[in-house]
Amino acid sequence: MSQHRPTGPNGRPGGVPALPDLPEATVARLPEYLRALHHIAETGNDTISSEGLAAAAGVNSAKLRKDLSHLGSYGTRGVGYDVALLIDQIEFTLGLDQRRAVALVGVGNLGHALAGYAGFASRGFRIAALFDADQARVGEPINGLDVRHISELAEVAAAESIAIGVIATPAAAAQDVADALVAAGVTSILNFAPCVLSVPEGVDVRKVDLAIELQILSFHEHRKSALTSLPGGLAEEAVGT
Amino acid sequence: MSQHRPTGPNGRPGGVPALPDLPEATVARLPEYLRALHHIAETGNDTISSEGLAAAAGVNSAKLRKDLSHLGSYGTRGVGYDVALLIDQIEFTLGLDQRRAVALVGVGNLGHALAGYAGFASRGFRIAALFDADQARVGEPINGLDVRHISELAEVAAAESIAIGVIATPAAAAQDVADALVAAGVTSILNFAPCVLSVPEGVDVRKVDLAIELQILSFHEHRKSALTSLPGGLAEEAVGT
DNA sequence: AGGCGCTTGTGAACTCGTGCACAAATCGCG
DNA sequence: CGCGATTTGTGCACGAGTTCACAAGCGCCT
Ligand SMILES: NC(=O)c1ccc[n+]([C@@H]2O[C@H](COP(=O)([O-])OP(=O)(O)OC[C@H]3O[C@@H](n4cnc5c(N)ncnc54)[C@H](O)[C@@H]3O)[C@@H](O)[C@H]2O)c1
Ligand SMILES: NC(=O)c1ccc[n+]([C@@H]2O[C@H](COP(=O)([O-])OP(=O)(O)OC[C@H]3O[C@@H](n4cnc5c(N)ncnc54)[C@H](O)[C@@H]3O)[C@@H](O)[C@H]2O)c1
Repeated sequence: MSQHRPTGPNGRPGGVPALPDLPEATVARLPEYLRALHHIAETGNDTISSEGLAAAAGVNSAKLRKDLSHLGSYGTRGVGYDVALLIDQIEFTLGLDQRRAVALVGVGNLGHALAGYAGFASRGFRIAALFDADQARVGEPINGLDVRHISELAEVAAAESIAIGVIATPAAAAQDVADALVAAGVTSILNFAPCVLSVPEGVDVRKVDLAIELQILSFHEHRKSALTSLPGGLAEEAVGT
Repeated sequence: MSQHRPTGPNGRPGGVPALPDLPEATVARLPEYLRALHHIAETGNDTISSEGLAAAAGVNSAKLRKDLSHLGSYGTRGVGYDVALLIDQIEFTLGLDQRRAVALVGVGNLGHALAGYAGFASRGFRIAALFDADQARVGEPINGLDVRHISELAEVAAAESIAIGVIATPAAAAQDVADALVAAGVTSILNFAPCVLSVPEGVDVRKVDLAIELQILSFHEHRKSALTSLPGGLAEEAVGT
């Protein structure tokens, strides 16, 4: 699946991987398209129109077409997109043609839930190791993996070619953990701790902060309840993410 | 700017809630500023410059000043911002002056972690009720709250004035749960299930999808590893969130 | 073979967000 | 009391992202 472009009318030339330099906003939506496409594939459809896929992914169809056009021309006018082909293309673009190994650091409340999460495996990732600083947790088996001590991180990361790390420790420990991850060769970090991480250039960080999401919702609640006292009962749908 | 309230130097004008119609991007950053400010307040500082706060929140100082200017003029030139005052202003803007009640639906793997999460309470929210469809879970006490059956949702939501709902059920159940939440008067939903929700106008939905975050990181990994084969070893810091 | 309806791919206008750069404001000090 | 050091607030230009609208392309039906 990774590599089926024989230099067709739009296929990329010879051995060049062709990095189309996608807009960041497009990259952020590709996973949504991918999820929708898998869902559509399961229902037996083998082609889908931009309108249909856009609806399934919850976006505007023009935006979807423009996004997909950045990957190349994989649709057929008058027909739509070939579902299987498009899945392959998006997976290739996202680098999901190889199953990526992930290290999870901090096996507490949240870490346990993440470690047991099936959606990891089904969407292209493999939890390759669990780490914690608490000796009481080291050795505990979770979902077929034993928790290891954080001091083993560098060794294990190298052995398992881990390039992605997930931080689920308290905020106070997060920067230290990030430093350790970077030192171990990790170049992408997903941070659940509510704090800002500083990392060297070349390392990507994304964060997930539950409280921020709730506070954004709170803002809109605040706004809505203020609006109800005014005449024009305006309202908007789905807040941007 | 939109609305320079004439009353007091900082106090809000009499009665009028003053909705300055903040840019969505600004709203999304206010919680980060708030977190940084609380952190700064704990260290004993009572004023902070835009430069300092920007660094603590991980943003550009010009952006921070522009964001804050939308709330009104709460800084002092030559000095900086009064930390306590700014905290109050941001909390007011986000509607955190009242502690908002949240319903959590789906007390499984992830739901348990969320229910036990202290960051909820410390950042302006109160988990008012836990719901599940599984009778085996109903009655289970978690963190001082008993899990209730989903059929009680409407009743409890009304009694506790719940306007925000969190969905932590499997994706297959998420739309049904969303419908039930909306029917119970909830107007803001935070969705952890990997699926698109359709809700009536006036209801806000935000989603958190772990796999999407990882896939975005994967894309950048893919890109980075492709770049290493080329001469110009470009790299970028912190991927946008 | 040719025309017709459908759908993609994209140019162009527009909106939104960012960041520079600087004037205006404030404080502290001599 | 005025001056210089400092920091805010913002006008402006630029870039990113979104949406419209439509020509180009494709398959099907006659
Ligand atoms: N629980 C949630 O639902 C939730 C939701 C959103 C965000 N978070 C955030 O996720 C993080 C974890 O939350 P939690 O509820 O799981 O906390 P927790 O205290 O239950 O777990 C933290 C774990 O990290 C380990 N740890 C501490 N320091 C470490 C270090 N230096 N190296 C390795 N491991 C270390 C601890 O031993 C513990 O097992 C926190 O930052 C929290 O704010 C949690
Ligand atoms: N576990 C994770 O770390 C994680 C991470 C990201 C996303 N998610 C997503 O969060 C959701 C929950 O994950 P989980 O691991 O906790 O799953 P889970 O199966 O452990 O828990 C789901 C819970 O929802 C309950 N439920 C099912 N249908 C319901 C209904 N109609 N009304 C009320 N409750 C209902 C079930 O009884 C169960 O207790 C899933 O959509 C998953 O994809 C989980």
